Amino acid sequence: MIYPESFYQRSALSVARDLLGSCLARRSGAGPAALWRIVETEAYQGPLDLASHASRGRTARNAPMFGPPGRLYVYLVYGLHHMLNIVTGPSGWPAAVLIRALEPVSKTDQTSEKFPSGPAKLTKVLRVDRSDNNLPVFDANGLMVIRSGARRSGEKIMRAPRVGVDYAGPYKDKLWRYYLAGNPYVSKY
DNA sequence: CACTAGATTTTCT
DNA sequence: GAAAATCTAGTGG
Repeated sequence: MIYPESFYQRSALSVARDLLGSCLARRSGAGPAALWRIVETEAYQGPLDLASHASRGRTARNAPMFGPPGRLYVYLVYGLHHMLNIVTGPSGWPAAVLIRALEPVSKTDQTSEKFPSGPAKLTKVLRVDRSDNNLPVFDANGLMVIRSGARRSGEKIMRAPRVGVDYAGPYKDKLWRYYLAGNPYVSKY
């Protein structure tokens, strides 16, 4: 089952937590969609969150965060890495969830060198770039989030400060990073 | 093992 | 001009 648009019309914190254990499906051309489990996320919430691009107002780059929920926000950091986010909350409220790490589910993807344990690595593996910007994740094409591969028994959700946002003042210590305890694909920090 | 430099676009100063 | 929601390869213990 694909999460409906309303799933994303909630706070980024709730969505970030609930996405853990869900699956990301990438359909490209013919053949079955490739599957990955989401094991690590971060929430970026509202105009006051100094770690969020939206804290400095709307720009051409961050415009998708101000739009309707359930769309992709893909941008480039450090001049070369694409970041994959899903917009959350109502239109006009800038918030998004950054997908930070995935666990391969499809057999073909487990065997290769593909270890999507980091936000830049996973966009490279999934071949996500800015042509995916603004695309919905609740349609049965392109990129989808599916409520399968739910959490296994004993898998606990952990919270931690977000990565790479030391400049964000009081917001740098918010526990808005979520991950599955002990999962080997969670990025190393 | 720990640490550092470099890649290089978007955005704001 | 500088710094950024990062990663890799390289150096040196």
